[in-house]
Amino acid sequence: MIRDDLARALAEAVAAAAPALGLDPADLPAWDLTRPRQKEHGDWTTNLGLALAPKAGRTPRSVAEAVVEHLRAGGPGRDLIASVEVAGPGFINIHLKGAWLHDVLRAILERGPAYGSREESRGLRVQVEFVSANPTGPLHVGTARNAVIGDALANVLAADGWDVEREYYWNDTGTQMENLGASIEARYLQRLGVDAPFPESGYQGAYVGDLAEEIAAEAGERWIRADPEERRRFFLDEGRRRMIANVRSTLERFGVSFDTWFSEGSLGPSGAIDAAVARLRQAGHVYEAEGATFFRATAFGDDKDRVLIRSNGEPTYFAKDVAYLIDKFGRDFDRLVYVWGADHHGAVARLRGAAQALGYDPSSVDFVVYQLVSLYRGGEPVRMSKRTGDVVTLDELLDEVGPDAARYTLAARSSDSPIDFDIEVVTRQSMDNPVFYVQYAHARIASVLRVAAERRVELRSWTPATFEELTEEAELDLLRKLAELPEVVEQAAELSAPNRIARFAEEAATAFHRFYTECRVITEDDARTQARLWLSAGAKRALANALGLLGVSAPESMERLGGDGDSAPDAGDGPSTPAADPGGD
RNA sequence: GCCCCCGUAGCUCAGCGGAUAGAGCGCCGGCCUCCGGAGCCGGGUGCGCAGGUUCGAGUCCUGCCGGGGGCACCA
Repeated sequence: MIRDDLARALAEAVAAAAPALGLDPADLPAWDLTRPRQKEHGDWTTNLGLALAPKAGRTPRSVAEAVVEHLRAGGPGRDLIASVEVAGPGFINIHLKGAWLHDVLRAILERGPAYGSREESRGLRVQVEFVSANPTGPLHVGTARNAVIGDALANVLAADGWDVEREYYWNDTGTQMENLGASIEARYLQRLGVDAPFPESGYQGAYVGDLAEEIAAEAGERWIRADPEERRRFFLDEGRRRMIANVRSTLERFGVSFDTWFSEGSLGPSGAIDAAVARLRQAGHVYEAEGATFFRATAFGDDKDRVLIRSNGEPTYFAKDVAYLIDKFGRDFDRLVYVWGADHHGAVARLRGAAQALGYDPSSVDFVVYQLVSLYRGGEPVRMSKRTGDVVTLDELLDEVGPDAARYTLAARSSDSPIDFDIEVVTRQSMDNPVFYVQYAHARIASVLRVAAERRVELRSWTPATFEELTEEAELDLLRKLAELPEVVEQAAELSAPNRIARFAEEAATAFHRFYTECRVITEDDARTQARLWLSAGAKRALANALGLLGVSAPESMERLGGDGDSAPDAGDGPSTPAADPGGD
């Protein structure tokens, strides 16, 4: 990448200038090489003059001048530089030769679906565990945000060279599952005319009745007079089995897949929980009090010590978490990522503490904590009550808004920002909803390429000389924007912030629209037509790659909106071309 | 009370310590003989308040105010 070449050239110039500046080349303050906000400040800018000045005991500008002199003297990597100047308080602004932008297009076309990704693997494994909703009910919007963040982050990490594994953890044992089983059992009996009491804290949702209905249809009345213990067991197992299937089918529909489905039930029988407690005890961080077993979490920055084994002998959820953590580390990951809703953030400190107590490197465990989602419809809050089962399920949401709009809306915002998800707004195909703006840009490009083909404008294979036609400001601005994708991916991975990809996609779409408005693609000028067609193809590729990272489709065409643009034709049946399909172009 | 997140334009939000803080929506005015007008161009002194660190703070630290979430031998 060009940035690396520049950084190297600058580092060499700094090293060369160091003696004269009275600096030790082996002990220099850190400096940055970034893209300036203002185009006039060049293609790249560095603050090294400002950064090194205090240590050199000279003014930032004079330090910058000294380094620039060595930079101008030449050396490897300098052939890209058109001009260098010291500006403002001491920045070094670097203007590159126009050719570098042509190289960007070349890189996009050569790398295709891989453009934006690192060329070399890091050789490191990361596990992203996400969703992990209890199989006691259907997925809802909150878990949808988790699914989108986790999935997009996994994509981004993969693009950043990590070997990624996606995992879903089923909380498929314990009182909540028994509760679900008992709830279905009661509904089953009631459905068949038996006067059965509904559990005190049972699940009221309609899906419980639906499951009971299904089971009744298949098994008939034979469980009415069955042995109570056997019947309890049956409904527990059936409930678990069917809810897991339900959740998996919703995720599939949402375009989210996992490499590993990890059952909590597999921890207990293997003795992993006892082993986990024993390991913490061995490390000296466990004590008994009031009949329970505690982890000294306060020794690791938590508010209070945490119970591992309750006084009734049952392990807590936390104990299982620790056992699961040990299991994960046992699988040789270099890094673990947890995607948790803000309602769980309180559990971060204890789990990180446990990791530390067990001797693991706590910095290899990342928690992506996202703020919660509130549902609205036309500005009115949609009431959600777990108790009454009055929730909007993810399936229902997908029926209304479709996966693309839902995914984009949930992925585009910073995880630190709460989301008011207004079904009406997200369904509307307008700029309230940028997903259509970006998809439209992609479809528009596809259309141009189609028109070119229809008019028998042959798109010939390019050579570097093809791109020399690209000299208009709008063309170069588009290329400048497209050039950012690799850096954006890198940042998104580093900061666990996949929303940056959405931001890029919108900016790239804008840059294309501007280019399209100002530059006619298909003209009588053959050389120019070739260059602009290839530029369009490159923009299409970059947009598709960005959308693909978000798990949003990049349509070849979209339904035209009629007349006044107010009619919003069925969003659910929108574009369905899978963006991630690497086959294209 | 303690912990976490947030407070940026009328609204929704983006901005990993850098120069003149951006985008969409809404509002006003322009732009189609021609490749998709779901588009483009123009119109803008807004970083909650007060201190501090720094050559430089929307960004880091402290306090305050306001909003959301969490503080179980629940999952």
